[in-house]
Amino acid sequence: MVRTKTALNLEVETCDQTIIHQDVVQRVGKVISNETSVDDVADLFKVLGDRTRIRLLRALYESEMCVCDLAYLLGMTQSAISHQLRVLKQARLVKNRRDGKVVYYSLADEHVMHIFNEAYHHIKE
Amino acid sequence: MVRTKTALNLEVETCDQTIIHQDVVQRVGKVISNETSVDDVADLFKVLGDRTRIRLLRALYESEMCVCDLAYLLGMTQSAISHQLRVLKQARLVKNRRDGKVVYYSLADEHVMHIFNEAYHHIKE
DNA sequence: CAAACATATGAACAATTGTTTAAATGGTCA
DNA sequence: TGACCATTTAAACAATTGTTCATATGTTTG
Repeated sequence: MVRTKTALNLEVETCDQTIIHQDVVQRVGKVISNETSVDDVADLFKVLGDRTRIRLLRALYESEMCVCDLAYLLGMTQSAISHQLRVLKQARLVKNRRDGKVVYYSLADEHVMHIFNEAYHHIKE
Repeated sequence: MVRTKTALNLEVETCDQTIIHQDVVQRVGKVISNETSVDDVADLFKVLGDRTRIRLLRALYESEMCVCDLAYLLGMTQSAISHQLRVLKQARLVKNRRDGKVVYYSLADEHVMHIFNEAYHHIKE
């Protein structure tokens, strides 16, 4: 069931979806259609959208630390921390270096905290 | 089982967690202990960490639109879009106004896209 | 080499989340 | 008022996710 009027701003029905503002939708559709970044941005925020990972980043902003330090600081299992650090590293939010048995983690770059600060400003409105 | 040495940077074991750098952990612990913002930041990113919601924000950055426009634009159900707009509104990322039967959504403020841009920069590194 | 230790990994489980379907608001207009 | 329409809402389901437990790496040191 396809009902179409070509005039500006008139209703159109296609694929069970109603369009009220055809011109706007068409224009915006063209602009955002071939943007690959959308998924990447969502994935990055997905990584940042976890209490444990935010606490890890916040802690590492203060100082480089090893896994067991972080585990104690957050009151969590070494395993849990290690799992989350892995996620943060895959998102290139943290980096690590090895010194003997101990692995030290730190923030990957300043970008991380820029994002953090923007979020903070939004919250404090 | 608690093994403690008070000297600097020596091992301590408490609550099944090993601390290698006691001084650092203690200092950082004090700094971040009473920060309430951590959960709020994580919650905000949690909202941003979804492909559909990011696409909605990206679209609304171009123009104010109604629910059915957005549904068509994203090729999704009106119900699904409405659900996600609700989440975005609760996070104060979008606002809406009613004009008769039609509800128009738009970005709440410029903060939203600042966060977005920072994320984008991190990705493009 | 073997024991000790810091960290990483895999499987499993509970909890959370996004979409669908169906039905309910809330508004307009004949 | 009553039919119609845009939107919202509730319940249900599948899919994803964070933590735990157990085990495996990899490094140091006796």
